[in-house]
Order: sequence, then C-alpha cells, then structure tokens
Amino acid sequence: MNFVEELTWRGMLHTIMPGTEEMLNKGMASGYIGFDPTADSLHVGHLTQIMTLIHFQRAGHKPFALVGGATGMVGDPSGKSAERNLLSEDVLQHNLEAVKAQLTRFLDFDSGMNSAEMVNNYDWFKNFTFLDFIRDVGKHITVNYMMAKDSVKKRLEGDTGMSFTEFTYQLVQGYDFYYLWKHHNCTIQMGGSDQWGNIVTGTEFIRRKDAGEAFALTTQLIKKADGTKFGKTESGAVWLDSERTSPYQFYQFWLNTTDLDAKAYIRIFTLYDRAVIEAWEAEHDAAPHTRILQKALAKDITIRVHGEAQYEKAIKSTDFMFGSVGIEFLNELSNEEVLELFSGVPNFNLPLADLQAGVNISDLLAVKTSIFPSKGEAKKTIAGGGVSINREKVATADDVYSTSVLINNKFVVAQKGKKNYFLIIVE
RNA sequence: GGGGAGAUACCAGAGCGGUCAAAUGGGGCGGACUGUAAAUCCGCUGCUUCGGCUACGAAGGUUCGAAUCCUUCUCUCCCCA
Repeated sequence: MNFVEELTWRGMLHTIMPGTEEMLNKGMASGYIGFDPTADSLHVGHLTQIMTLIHFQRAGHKPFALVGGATGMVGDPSGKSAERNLLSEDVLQHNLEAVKAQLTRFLDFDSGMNSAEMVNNYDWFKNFTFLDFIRDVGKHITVNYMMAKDSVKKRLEGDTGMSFTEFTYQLVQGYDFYYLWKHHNCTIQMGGSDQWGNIVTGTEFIRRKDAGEAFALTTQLIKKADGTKFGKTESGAVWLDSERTSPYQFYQFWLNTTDLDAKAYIRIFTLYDRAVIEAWEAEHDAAPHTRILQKALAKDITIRVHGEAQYEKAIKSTDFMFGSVGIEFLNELSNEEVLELFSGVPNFNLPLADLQAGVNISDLLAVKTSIFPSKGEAKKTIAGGGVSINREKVATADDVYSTSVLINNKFVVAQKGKKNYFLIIVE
C-alpha cells in the first residue's frame, strides 16, 4: 500500500494536488511538514502531522521535520481570527529546543537513505535581508494572489484587520518550501488542511521562480463528532510534555474518547493495520461498554508518547481511581507506593498542624489548596453533591475535618466530580 | 487629516436613570442516568469573615440614585483623503 492509499483508508487525507501520487510512486521522495514553536511543547493536535510523517517514512520516503524558528517569529494568520502577539526571541528559542526534542522521538533518524531530518528555517532566514527578500521572493508573487487566500480573505472581511507581518507569512513559508526543494530535493509539503493556502504559495513560488514542480497534500482537521474542538479538556490543551499533562491524564484523555470518535482516531493515531482495526470495531459494536477501541487507542498513543513504563503506571492509577478497589486499599501501600499511584494527579501539601486544629472543608479546598479557585465555588459544588473526601461525599460546606481523615497518617484523597482526583499530602 | 460606528461577565449579545451581580444563547462546572461513552434531564456559573464588597474600556462630573445622562481620555472597526 502506498502512502496516499494509506492516508486515504485511514481517513486522514483532505486535499491532494494532482500528480502527487504519481510522483511519490516513482520512488523515494523527500517531503516535509512544518511545526511552529508557539509553545514549549507540542500538543495532541500536532499528532496528526507527526503520524503523517511517520506514514511517509514507513512508505519509504524521506521525512523532514521543519521547526519554524523564523516562521514562529512572524505568526501564521491561518485559522486565526485576530492578530497574534509576537513571542520574544528568548521564549522562541526555548520553545524551539523543546519542540525539536519531542519531534525527535517519533521519527527514525537512523534508517539509512530515508532517515528523518530536522531543519530549522531560521538557518536560512537569519541572514536574509529585507531588501533581498522583497526582490527575490516578493517579486514573484502578486498581492492579488496573496489576497485571494482564505486565511487573508477572512481577516480582511472580519473586523479585526491584519498586520503586514502576518500578511507576509505565506511568503515566508513559501520560501521555506522553495529552499528545501532547492537544497534538499523536497518535492512535497504536507500539513493540516488549514495549511493548504500556505503550501500552495510554495509550489507556486517554486514554479514561478525556477519553473520547478512541487506537490502538496493536506490532512483532515481533527474534530470531535459533536463538532467541538479536539484536544481540549477542562484544564486546557492536552500536551505531549509530561510536565504539562501527566501520562495518567494523557491516558485518560484518550480513554474518554466517545465511541464514534474512537473509530476515527484509532485509524489516525495508531499504526495498526486495517484488518486488526476492523476486527476491533466489530468487537466494539458488539460490546461497546468494554471500550476495546478506547483502550487500544489510549494504550498505543500513551506508549508512543510516554513509553511503556509510564503507560503501566497510568493503568495502575486508572485501576485504582475507577476500578472497584476501595479506598482502604491505600492502607496496604507504602507512602512511596501511594505517591506513585497518584503521580499523575495534582497534589497539594498541607501542614499537619492545620489538620490537627481542624479545618473547614471549603478552606481546605480553596484556601489551603487550590482545588477550587474560590470558596464560593467550592461551596456551590459541595451543595450540588460534587465533592468527595476519601470517596465519601461531603455533606455540607460547614464540615470540619481533622486528623481522623488521614490515610497512612499522611494522605487525604479529594475528588471534584467523579473523575478529578487530588491528593493532599499532610506533613 | 476628515467622517461614522462601537467598547457590557469565558464568548456572543440584550439592557439605555432606580425593581441590574446585569435578559437570552453558547461554553464551562456539578448532579441523575450510563460504559470514566453519546443523547437527555436537573442545578450552578463575580468575591465574601454572608454584614457586605468589587464590577458594564479609563478618569472625572450631574443626580437621593448611573451599565444607562454629560465631559475628557484610551482603544477597536468601517468609509473617505
């Protein structure tokens, strides 16, 4: 199965330029996807692009992962309704290093001819002067052409306007493609469907400047079945960095996928082949409550991103949090084991003296810890029956807790709702 | 430089002198049901020592009383030059 067929059956393909598949079928091709360092970690939204590169490499092609040291300084207007704030160079540099490190984990950088490569567009832009740029790049593309792009049109039609800086973004990205085409023989650029306009500016630029031929392919924007944004939870984006999103939370995110979405995601985010996936689907349809798809999905991605050991830990934590194990189970564990079990869960420290003096529940939740942002909210949630201490529902917001709630003389387990656990460490 | 429109809670958006902590919708959070799903239903959605306090771009002013009226300022958008 070739690259395009692979993406097609997985439901990942969005748009493909005519002739692309023929070009790829001729043999090993080089292609790239760009990642802008807007934060110091990638998030699950980037996984589609990462998987695309993985498939590209598995199909025998040579993938380039481009980190946008330069483009990150400009700001991509695609899909943005308002002008973005520029990041400082320090922040950008820090982000760049972090993103590079993450990308390194997913691709094979040592597989001979088609080893992956990492490039940074800052390398070819840092000495590119403004005058050179407007003469060598700007001259080949008309403003009329640039204005016709969706990303630009939307902003001109909207009521927020757009700076010249963001307007030029497509040229900067277009030149990236040209550079990689010229120097690394990259004949295809891939990306999310929102990147189509930018990518095509690149192929157009290559054609006009050097009469060269280059291709484009974009992938589906991942959305949830209900149309809402993919990759968000109560606490924000789901990051690949374990400091930002713990492996346990990461695992939970995937496990909580809806049935409908799971069928789509298992194709996009795992490498299992069609027969395996279809067999699981049949099994899933027969007994949806076993959530076989969600489990397989969560397992595969968690291992790819965080490794086997972290996955095992996430499973153990999950078993305790959602299994039939009672709270007494903690008594059988050592302090280290308890901490390990709760390692993926937010935790707070509380001086023992506070508990000895007796602490009001809303103080405990909102003042001594930041499980709730305010006492008012803690009280409201308690009134709605949404708070538990050691798995026991808190009856009223006036309850006072003392050392009698301690587990192992050291811990208190708090829950906000059913799914959100917090560990309070008392010492 | 000239003219116009506007700035309200997380977002959209009503309110146009008191009854406004501010309609309505969305989002979010919690509950019930369930499979840690979807759909549905219900509750909550500024802070609080529960007496109040701080809020409708900012600062002043008018008034017994202002999100609502006046002045100045800041910012945004649109049109013209």
